[in-house]
Order: sequence, then structure tokens, then C-alpha cells
Amino acid sequence: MPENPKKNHLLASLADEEWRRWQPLLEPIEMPLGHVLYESGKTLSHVYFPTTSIVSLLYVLENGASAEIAVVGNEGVVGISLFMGGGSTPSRAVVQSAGHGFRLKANAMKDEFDRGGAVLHLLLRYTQALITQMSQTAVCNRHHSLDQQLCRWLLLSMDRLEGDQLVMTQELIANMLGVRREGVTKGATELQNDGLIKYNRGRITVLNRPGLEKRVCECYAVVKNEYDRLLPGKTGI
Amino acid sequence: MPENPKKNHLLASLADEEWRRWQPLLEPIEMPLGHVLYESGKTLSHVYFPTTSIVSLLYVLENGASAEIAVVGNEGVVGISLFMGGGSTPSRAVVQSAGHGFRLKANAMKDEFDRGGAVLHLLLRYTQALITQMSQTAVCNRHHSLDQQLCRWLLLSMDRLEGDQLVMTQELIANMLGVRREGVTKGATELQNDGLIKYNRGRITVLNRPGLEKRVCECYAVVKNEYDRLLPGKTGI
DNA sequence: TTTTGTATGTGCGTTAGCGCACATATCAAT
DNA sequence: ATTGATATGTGCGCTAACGCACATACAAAA
Repeated sequence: MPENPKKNHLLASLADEEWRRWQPLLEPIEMPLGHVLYESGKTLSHVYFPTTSIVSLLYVLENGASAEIAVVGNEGVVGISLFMGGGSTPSRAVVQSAGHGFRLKANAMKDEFDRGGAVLHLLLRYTQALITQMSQTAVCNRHHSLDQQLCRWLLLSMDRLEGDQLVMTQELIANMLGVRREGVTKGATELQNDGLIKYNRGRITVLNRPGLEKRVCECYAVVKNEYDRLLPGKTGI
Repeated sequence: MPENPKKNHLLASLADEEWRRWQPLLEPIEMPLGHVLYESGKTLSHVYFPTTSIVSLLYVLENGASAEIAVVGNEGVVGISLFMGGGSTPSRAVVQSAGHGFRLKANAMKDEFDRGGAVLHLLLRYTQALITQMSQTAVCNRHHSLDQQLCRWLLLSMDRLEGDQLVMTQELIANMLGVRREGVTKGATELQNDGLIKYNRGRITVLNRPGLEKRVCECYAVVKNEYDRLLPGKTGI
């Protein structure tokens, strides 16, 4: 089944001319759960445009603890440090929800970026949105309860997927949020009791999205509005 | 006293040709404590290049609680959303330590950025470093103790100032870190008892910097190394 | 059908940080 | 010197989240 690159919003935003140039360079790839797209400090070989997958940018501390900095799905691209100039970041990119995507070689990406114009500005606006997500994560980590953060995380993830299902154990969610697995169990159990989600051995189904939106902290809306503002014309997110 | 723009590392990195173009456009400004350079969601009129001041990027929640996302001093520029494309961000920029700086009109900044070349790449590398600081703040907020965060904050601030003094009440530090004032008192008292800093009604003096570096969490070094890597050739930071 | 591994639920004592209420200390202006 | 404003120190009960130790429950393989 040939995946459609245009499922990625950034790729879909390309003008005809650019698209013709890019199309032959885009390489379709499988993105299985847990796959590491890049490792902290390592030079990136590609950038990745998810279509049906979600990627977590997370930071792993010396003691093994971890925390998610941001999440990237079909609205964005993984590997901004390539065109931002560093070539690497002190974070790790891990596939959080299996699916497909496309990748572009580092040199090709740099060349296209350095042409300037629409591609450059599109990627920078995306980066700006990503910065908002990271900032908001910092604030949310500081001030909001585990329960609220769980809601935020669920909504951000769902926005980046088709359908209302997510394949993800509580253990993994805990890793992303940088909290205990037991804490996630507690929060998720409550959400399930209230009929907002259904949980089943690593498979979450959202039953009542408006209900989740009522519980979530303001951080979710701030991030979503900023994505909508900076990257308009896309369905949903 | 005519402040020297070259005290700002980004301005100091400009090539002669650019420098000649910029010089007449740079407007020297006072940056008094507490002055708000831009407000959440408002379109930026200028970008600011601190020379002897420090600026906090912070986010204020609906309930009035706040948290610092990043700090900018003579190594950087305040107002990246101007060239990143958004024109605004959902955060606020406040002068955390009084001093001087220079500003550039929004249009001038955009024009210079859009010329591409060295200026663009310099600013993007800086932005990349700033992103690292934001990410690390998120992680640190999640996993490290108030005491460690206080050390990180002190060191990051000191790196951006000449001398070993900082004019700053515990109340304000608490606002930046998004913690209680009493918590800062406790941490600061301990640092003072151990002879690392001296505290005096809103005036902090670092007495033993290596001592602070021994106590701080890994986050400080990660951020510092990334600034050094991306913006080399600068003294200190 | 039984086993085995993985996912989830639950209880317990511990702790960092919170909110609140004051006590004290220091500077600056009268 | 006295007053007032601001900065810092301290105590106390409270709560969310932690670390650890298990109990259960489900699913795929044997």
C-alpha cells in the first residue's frame, strides 16, 4: 500500500514546483513502535515527515529518568536541528505510535531550506509552533497535576492520529510524561470510570473527547491555537 | 556613557559589511528591572539585543502562577518569533536584571533576516541553542529539586552578566522558577550557610562558583555546552 | 489447557513542596 | 530616632507524587 506523502501537512503545503522537486527525494519508511529516529548528540542523517505515526522528542537523564519535550505527528517534521544549524540536539526521537512516514536525506533538506522562500518560512513557522509546545511542556510540568497532564498528552496525541485509538501501554505513557507508571494507572482508571476513555492492555480508545477537553489544563489549548495560527488551513490540528 | 553594542555576542559576530548596515539602525535602550519587552500574544515591534541586562522569557498561567521558560542575556536576542514567522508568542519577556541593550525595528530585522546568508544562519543557530534551554527547563522542572534548580538558575544568570553580583529578590526568583518564595529562602539560606553565595536584601553575590557547579544538576552543563557548540568563539558562555 | 510474560490495580510509608500565618530584619524617608 | 515598607526567616499541617512490594488479570504461545 503506497502511503500518501500529502497526509503530512508540511508536505501537503508545498507548492507544485517544490513538490515536483521533492517527490523523487522522499523515501517512504515504516516507523515501528519504539524505533529511535535519532539519538542525543548524534548527527542527523535524515529528517522525517510522519504521516500515520507519532514521534516523541524526549530527553533521558543520567539516572535513566526521562521526559517528553514535544510530540510530532503528521503536522510536522522530526529533525529541525538539521536546518536550524546544529545538526544534532541533546534529545532523542522515538516512535511513540507505529505507522508510516517519509524521510529526506540531510543534504537534500539543507539544500531545499537554503533556497529560502516558501519552504524556509514554512519550516520556521513549524519550528516556532514546536517551540510553543516545548515551552508549554515546561510550564505544565511545573504547575499542573498528573491527571491534567495525562489529558493534555492524550489530546495532543489524538490530534496527530486518524481515528480514536492509540496503541500505548501505561508504562510508556509514564516514560513520556516522566512520572511513575502507577500514577498513570490511577489517572487512567479515573478517566475510564468516568467513561472518557476505554483502556485495554495497551490500547486506548477515546470515548468522549469533549469530556477530556473539559478536564485538561489550559496548556492544551494554548499549544493547539498556536499550531492553528502558524500552520493554518489544515484539518484538525 | 555610550554602551558598546559589541558587548552582545550576536552583534559582535556580524561581518564588517553587515555591521556597517546595522550600526545606524541599532537604538540603544535602558532596560530597567521589571520592564516588559513584549507581552503574550502581542505583535513585536522590535527585537532586543541585551548587553548588560538579562531578560526572562516567562509564561503566566490563567491563575497568575508563572514559570520561566528561558533566560536571554548578552549572548542572544529577545524576540525570535519575529524572524521565525509568528510575530508573537504566548509568553512574556521581562527584564530580570537591569542594564542596557540595543533594539532593532521589526521591519529592519525581517529584512536583514530575509537576506539569508550569515545573519540568518547565526540567528537560527542561536534559536537552536534557545530551544535546548527551553527543553532542558522542561526536563529540570520535572525531575530536579528546587535546590538544584536554584543553582542552575543562578549559574545561567551569572553566565550572562559581568561580575559576580545579581540584583534580585527571592520573591522574584521564586516567580521565575515558578515555586514558593519560602522555598527559595530555604535553598538560598543553605547556599549561604555553605559559603557559596552571600545574600543581602535583593543583592546576591556568588562567592564560590565551583561550589555551585558541584551542586547543580546536569541540566546546566547540557545547556552551556550546547550554547558553546552552536555559538562558539565567545568568552565564557 | 496450561504456562509464561506482560499489563494493570492497589496498598503503604515517605517526602518535597504547598498554603498560610507570623516573626524578624533591614533600608529609606521623615 | 521613628516609622513604614520591603525582604527574609520559620513553623505547621496538608497533599501530590514517589519508591517499593505485591496482587491480579489478560493474551499469546506451548
